[in-house]
Amino acid sequence: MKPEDVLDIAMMAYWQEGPEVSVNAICRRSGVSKPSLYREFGSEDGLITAALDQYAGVLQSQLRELLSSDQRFADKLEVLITFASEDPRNEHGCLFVKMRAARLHLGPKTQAKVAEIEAETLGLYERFFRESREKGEWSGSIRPDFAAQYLHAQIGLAVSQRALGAEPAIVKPLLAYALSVLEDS
Amino acid sequence: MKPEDVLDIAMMAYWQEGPEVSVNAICRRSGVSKPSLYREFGSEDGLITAALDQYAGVLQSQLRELLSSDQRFADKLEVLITFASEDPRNEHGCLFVKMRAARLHLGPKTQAKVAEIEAETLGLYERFFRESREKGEWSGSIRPDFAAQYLHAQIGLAVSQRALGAEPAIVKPLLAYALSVLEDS
DNA sequence: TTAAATAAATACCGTATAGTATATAAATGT
DNA sequence: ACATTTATATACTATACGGTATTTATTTAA
Repeated sequence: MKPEDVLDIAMMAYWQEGPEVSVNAICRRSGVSKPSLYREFGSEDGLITAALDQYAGVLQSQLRELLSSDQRFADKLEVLITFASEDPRNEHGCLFVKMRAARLHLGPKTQAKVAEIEAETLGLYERFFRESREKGEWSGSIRPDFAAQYLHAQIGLAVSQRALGAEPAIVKPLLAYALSVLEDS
Repeated sequence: MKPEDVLDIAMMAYWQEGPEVSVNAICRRSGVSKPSLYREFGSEDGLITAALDQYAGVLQSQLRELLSSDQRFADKLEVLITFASEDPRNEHGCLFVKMRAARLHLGPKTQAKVAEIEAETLGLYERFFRESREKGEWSGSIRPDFAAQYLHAQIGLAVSQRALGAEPAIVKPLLAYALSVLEDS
């Protein structure tokens, strides 16, 4: 197995089973020796950080693409709702949300990466609300930064519920109900 | 140190630091020997279950008391919002929420206890909404069981945010905003 | 006061962890 | 073809885990 596959295997393992998956297990599954892994990532903290970075990179680019598309405000919200509650890739939750929840037990690099991703994501959401208001597509009376925090929290809640085994048919109406306050106000 | 203190020490440790606190650490802190602890609780699973049961017992009785009081619907909601977002006891989150999030890594007794607490709590909330509607204090158009799930999820979200270090001044308006859909509809 | 029963504490088991030093194989330069 | 360097893999630390067998101390009974 190739060294470039190690990151993918580690990411999937952390994603589906949480960050308590051991380095030994990742070496075993990827067929890469422990010294090779440590030569490439330096430490468990480095490996987890790299896995989280790769995960967030894909997700953030998709989010950026959606939010900057020419769809209308309500349609973008609908896409987000469907993604969080129905996308099969979120069947076992979100790697970022899991890392954030366990961050006190993780290394300093991982903690810094979590904070970085959090700030970037909130920035994307805030700009989304600001621009939607300027375009007249969103008439909400709350501040864009508050709306961003709210949206971020509710999406995180939805993927957490899926990680706990809740069905999309349960999660989706709950998330839609929570986000309904954003539209009519 | 007395054996009856072990449960309290274990409960506080799990509450503040999560269920990955080791049996060894709890023995060390409580001054109780490992064989004594195993004679009383049988296993780590038994100890965690007992700690969770004690925690939930206190919380559920308080919740029952509040929901069956003679306060009005909106006032009860306000008490719940303040409790989840401002009570110093929730400064490091909620033991039940932490156990539920980590339940895949916990023993069978603990998993069963988590499911039991979840069902009981949802039942309390559902009755709260049903009776409030009958009394004419709640005019929401959604079903009581859906409202119960929503309220339960939002309160869990709020205490999770506090466990992540969010300030009450941030958590409270977010929770109030989320629960505002319950009132005016 | 001595003997039997009961409790608790020390010391241990097998296993797994993160991380590394040493030995082995492969590839490169000459 | 041989010598030197580079990368890999095996084998090993030291530590901590959940759980228990054996020994020690304490209490009860006679």
